[in-house]
Amino acid sequence: MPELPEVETIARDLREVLIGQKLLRFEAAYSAAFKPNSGVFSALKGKKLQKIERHGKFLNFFFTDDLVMTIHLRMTGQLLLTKEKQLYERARFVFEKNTLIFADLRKFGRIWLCVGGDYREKTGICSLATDAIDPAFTSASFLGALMGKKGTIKKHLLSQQVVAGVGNIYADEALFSAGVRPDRQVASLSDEEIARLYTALRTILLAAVERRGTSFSDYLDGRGHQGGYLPYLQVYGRGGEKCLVCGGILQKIRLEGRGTVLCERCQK
DNA sequence: CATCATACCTGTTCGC
DNA sequence: TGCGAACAGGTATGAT
Repeated sequence: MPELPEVETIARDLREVLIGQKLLRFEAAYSAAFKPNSGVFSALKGKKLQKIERHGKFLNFFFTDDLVMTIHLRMTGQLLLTKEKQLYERARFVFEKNTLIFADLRKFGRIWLCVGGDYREKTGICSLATDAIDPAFTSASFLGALMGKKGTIKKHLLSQQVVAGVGNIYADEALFSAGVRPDRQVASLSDEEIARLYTALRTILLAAVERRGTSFSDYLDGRGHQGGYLPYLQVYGRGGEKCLVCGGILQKIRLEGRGTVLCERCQK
C-alpha cells in the first residue's frame, strides 16, 4: 500500500482540487469498508470540505458541521480524481466540480465517519507516534521512542508506535542506507546507529515525497499517475540482485512476517 | 502486556 | 502447460 510519501502525495493532489467544495452525492459499492456503516455517510451530503490532514498513513477530511471522514488505504487502496468508473471502485464521492473515487482491489481499505473530536479514538489515530516528516520527529525523539524496546528494529519501524508512516518499502530502504541489519535487536543498537537510521528515514522519505512516491504495483496518485521514486530504490524488490554499493548479492528473508531485503556486506 | 498466528481480499508469480 | 502454494505497499483481532 501507500506509505507516507504516497499518502502525502495523494493529500496534496486532493487538497489542490477539492478544498472548498460541497459534497453532493455519495455512493458505496462495498459496504464493509465503511465504519460504523455506509448509512451514516449520508450525513456528509451538502457539507463543505474545509481541510485535509495526513498523519502517518491516515487521511482526515474535515467537513463543515464537525464531520470528520478518515481514510486508510491499507494495501491496494487508491483515491482518484476522476468520474470514470473504476474496475475496483468501492466508493464514489461526487463534489460540485469534481468526483473522488475510492478504488481498492483487495478490499482492505477502511473509511470512517465521525462527529467531533472522537475520530482519533474511533480510527486508532490516537495511538500513532509522531509522523516521520513532522518537525517534532527529531533524532532525540526517535532515540527516546526506541528506548527500552524489545524485538527487532524492523518490527518497531513498522509498528507505527515509534514513528508513523513507515511501511515495508521505506523500512528496508532506510535500514540499508543506515547500514543496519533489519533483524538487529533494538537494544543492541548504538546511539550512533540510531542517529544514522533517523537521518536515513528522513532523507529517503522526503526524497520520495519529492518524487511523488513509489509505484511498485498498484499505487497511483490522485491524478491517476504513477510515482517517480521506483528507480531510486536500493533494495526493496531487488532480492537476489547485486547490491548497488558493494556488488554482493542482496538477501531476501522473512522477518516479522514480511518480505525483507538486505545486503549482508553493507548492513551490520 | 508481549508475541504469535490468523484473518481480511484478490490477483500475480513461483515451483514442481 | 497446469495447478496449487506462496506472496503482495497493512493492520486488527484473538489465542497463548
